[in-house]
Amino acid sequence: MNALSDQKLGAADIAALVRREISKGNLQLHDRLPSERVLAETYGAARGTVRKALLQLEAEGFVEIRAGSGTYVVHKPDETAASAIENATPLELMDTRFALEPHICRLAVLHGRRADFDAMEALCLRMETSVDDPMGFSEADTAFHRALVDSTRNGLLIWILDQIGNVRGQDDWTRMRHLTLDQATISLYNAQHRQILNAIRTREPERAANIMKEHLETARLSLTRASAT
Amino acid sequence: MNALSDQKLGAADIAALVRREISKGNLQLHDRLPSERVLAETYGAARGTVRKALLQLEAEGFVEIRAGSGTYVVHKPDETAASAIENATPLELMDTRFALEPHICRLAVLHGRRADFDAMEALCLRMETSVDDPMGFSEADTAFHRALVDSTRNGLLIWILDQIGNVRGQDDWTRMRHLTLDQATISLYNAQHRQILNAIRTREPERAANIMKEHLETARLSLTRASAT
DNA sequence: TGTAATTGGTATATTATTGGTGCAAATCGA
DNA sequence: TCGATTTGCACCAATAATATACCAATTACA
Repeated sequence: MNALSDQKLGAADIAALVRREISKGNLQLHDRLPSERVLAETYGAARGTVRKALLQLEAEGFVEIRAGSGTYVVHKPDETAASAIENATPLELMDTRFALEPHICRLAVLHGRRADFDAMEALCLRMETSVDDPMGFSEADTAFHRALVDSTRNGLLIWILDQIGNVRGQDDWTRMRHLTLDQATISLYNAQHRQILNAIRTREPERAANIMKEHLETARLSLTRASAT
Repeated sequence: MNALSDQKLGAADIAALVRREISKGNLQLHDRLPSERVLAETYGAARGTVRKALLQLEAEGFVEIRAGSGTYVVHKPDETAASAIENATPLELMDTRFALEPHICRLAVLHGRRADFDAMEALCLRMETSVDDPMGFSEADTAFHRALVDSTRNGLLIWILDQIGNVRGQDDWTRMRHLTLDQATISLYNAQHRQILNAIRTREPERAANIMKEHLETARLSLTRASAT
């Protein structure tokens, strides 16, 4: 994979590899890593080299070396993940929603049940009675999109949407949206939500997906308008 | 799981396994785990070793050991962790890729640069010289899709694909794929990769997205075929 | 109720494994 | 060439793991 693929690995390289395994989560807290002798063989290095790497990692606080016992992980998996997701641009977020939500509509058609659609219906009603309450509308709007994902019964997608729903920047973005949400825009959103729900109910995956694209396009426009002011 | 997969299990390893069963929810609150003697046999270790593991878990507050009665779970399943991502079904994973990757092609057209495409080209070559090396092909294949996301310059999307690339169960899935990768399938994949790359180079977003859909459909077929055997 | 079976608790002697250390030869880069 | 690093090896001490045996608490069942 790297340029180092079959090169001889130095102590620093091995330390980096192990460090990455820990950050990535392949080696978790309390795990015992293979013995120095085994590591030496798997990395194609001498035991002394592996030892040097482990000592460095111990100094960095990634592992704890216990004589006669083994070397253990003392480090939580990296949380740069959180930073990656927290630093997401509103535009990156929009692009990601553009990727996910139309297809989620298709999956909702496939896997959604009556109860799911009824729940979404209720949220539509709540949104339609909130044309003059941007705050309340936005809450229901978030819940609607959440209910939509839930109806796919796809735990992975639900998790992903949940994650990007927690983007810190989105707070600002949502706040920004609130400022620009006039009654006309809300009404347009409501119509789109209705159309999406209806298309899902009548089992028209492509139509639902297309309306969702329109919907997102509308949202993107109001976003760029807002950031232009 | 670890590099220790088939090695003899130590106390720390057994503790880790049980701890994960609890976090994952397979062992729920108030459940009684098998007797020390049974655990010893199932893990292929001596009873003393299992005992040590259980004592450690008790110290950590995961279980409660009651003399003459048994060992009981005293811990809520971990909700914060990426348990959702670890339990993802191969089919859930496919659906998620169906959602993401076609649109990623479109974004690659918008944001990709020459260097990105050249890197993907190199990976295509590597794949085309690996028609009789399923292992090598799969590595290059993974790298290709990774390079594709990278070219979108969208940190959020890169992060998401990175996450679902680390799905534990995908190890099994990948292994399963390797078994079914005959030369004909690999050649088909290669042709599709080429077409995708060309469509991106010539700035045809929809065409790239459509070929990617075909590509994923092909992959889904070979997956369902594999799981049917 | 009372007995038998099961479970954890403990002790011990033995063996295997692990990290700790030092050192001389080989290798690599400047 | 010089210096640093890596290597390969031998040996030590600490710890873990095994295999057994027996005890005590609890449970299951007749």
